[in-house]
Amino acid sequence: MENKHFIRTIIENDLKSGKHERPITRFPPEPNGFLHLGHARAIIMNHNLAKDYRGTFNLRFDDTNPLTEDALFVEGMKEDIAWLGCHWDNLFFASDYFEEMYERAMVLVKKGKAYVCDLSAEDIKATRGDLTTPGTDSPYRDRRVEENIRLFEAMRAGAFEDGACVLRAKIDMASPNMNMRDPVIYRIQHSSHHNTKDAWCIYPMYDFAHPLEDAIEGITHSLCTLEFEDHRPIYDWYVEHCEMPKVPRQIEFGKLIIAHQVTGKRFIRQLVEAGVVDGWDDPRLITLSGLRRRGVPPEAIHRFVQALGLPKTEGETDVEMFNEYVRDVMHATAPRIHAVLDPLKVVITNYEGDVETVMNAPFHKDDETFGARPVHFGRELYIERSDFLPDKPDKHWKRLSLGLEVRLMHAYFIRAESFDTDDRGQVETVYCTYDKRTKSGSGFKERKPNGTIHFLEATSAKTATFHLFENLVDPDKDDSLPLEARLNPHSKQAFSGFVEAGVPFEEGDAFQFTRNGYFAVDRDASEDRPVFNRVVALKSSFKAPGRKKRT
RNA sequence: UGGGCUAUGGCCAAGUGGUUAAGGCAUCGGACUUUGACUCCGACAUCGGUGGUUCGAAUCCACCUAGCCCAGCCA
Repeated sequence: MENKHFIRTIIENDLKSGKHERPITRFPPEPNGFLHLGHARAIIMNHNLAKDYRGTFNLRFDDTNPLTEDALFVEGMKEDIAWLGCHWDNLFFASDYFEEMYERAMVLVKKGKAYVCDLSAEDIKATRGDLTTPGTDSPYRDRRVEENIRLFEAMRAGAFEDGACVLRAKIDMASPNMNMRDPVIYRIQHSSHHNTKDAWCIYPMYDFAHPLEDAIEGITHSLCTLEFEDHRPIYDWYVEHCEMPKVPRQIEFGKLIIAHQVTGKRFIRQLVEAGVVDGWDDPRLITLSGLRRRGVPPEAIHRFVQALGLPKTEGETDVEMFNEYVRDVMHATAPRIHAVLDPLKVVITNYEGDVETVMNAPFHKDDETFGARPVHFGRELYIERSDFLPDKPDKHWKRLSLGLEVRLMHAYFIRAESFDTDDRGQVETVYCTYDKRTKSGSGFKERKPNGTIHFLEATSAKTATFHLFENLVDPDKDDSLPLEARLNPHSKQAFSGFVEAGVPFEEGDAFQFTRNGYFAVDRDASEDRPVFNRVVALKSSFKAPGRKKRT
């Protein structure tokens, strides 16, 4: 169950005191990029808070800057949020409120709380002061109200060039909070907006627009991240002085940061352009679309986010914690089948006759509703190359070696007798004998095998491609190095191997390939050659021979 | 050096004056095992520091230290 975080407490108190009957929350992304796992916290929390207290959850695109926004991003974000299962009660755009925002700004102008300032951007910066020294008043600060009205109307009407002037709030140039030093309300920007096209040439700034958007929608609890904490005074100032009938409350929480992951837009764009990743939905990225393509179940994201709660601290969470929730969900939902990623041929020298069906093996040992599928056995098999070593390296080795017997899962015990190598000395074929009496399900107990490995009968196996992923960024490299110097060259590995035939593979279908991990069918798969992405590996306490560390 | 915020084990995170200081991840033992998986047992912190208030403090006060955010006509 989710931690009862401080925001729940606030909402419950507001409900109890009668301040609000129902909470109204919103997720307000700017449509200028992609959503990633970090955003999932905000999406899910806003969504669940509304749902749990029978309130309303709005999806609102905060599209107040036509220079960086695009309708394409709107569609992408809607798709990602819907995939997460966070269904919004209302879909809004900040740009739908442009007229009301303008009128509210005019209220400020008429009250003498805002003025048109002709200072250049550089001069505004120069007169703002800095962290320790107060700013100085603009020479335009005391313009008459009538003149401000006329000028602001002219701004809207397109009388001025970009940057010629701005509308500013008249607050306090000496405030220790930089946000209160006569912040800009409207800037002139002659450019086409994805939604309002050319209707406007002035656009409101975030600090002014956001509280009004919240107030207009009647948002009760406006959640945002910590860096907006010192914007709260300006948020409240605009709600009050613009005379908004409804008063939303801004509450800040900590961002969800996953250690050693790439989320920066510019950097991802570079990686895409350089061909390092396949796109914003590359399975190595923790963008929501990347996670979806990799095959991560949305349920895992929900559980992860809820386990973390909504703290006011900002830490870096280890991806392993996320991976554990992915395994958790897939453990329960993924059918088990066999796949050999890196095949090594095995010949059963004492096997005579045709391929046989050994048994019907369950798709899920703990849940018979998954059903079963036939397992084939024959003279030629494939096992995982890493499951054979000529000489048993140490007492922990639970796989195949010369003279040792292992169980082939759902089939027989086999004993390795000899092997061939190719001209490079690499093992080519392992010759084994099998013992008919050890058939799976027979209850044979006379000998204990040296472990259990998975396999595929050669003639019935289906060829397939497997993608294995590691962190895009090498976590062991010094964090002070630039990201490009920390890229992991092995972040994606492709294997050509085999998978059980007879199971249909459709895009997105997820499986556990026994002993190899959880995999999902990639969209690039074709009828005769499926492509699988490894969603997450199985946990393993296997210690590679000669090593102390687990791998 | 101005303002805002944060500080609980390797990583997250509960805890709001009296608890053996939850839980998850990771790690280390061990049991079980037709997945070295799962499951199951067990190990693993005195709460940034110092001083105070109190019968009693991670929880209250003071001071200190460390980290994060703020000087876009971005959001």
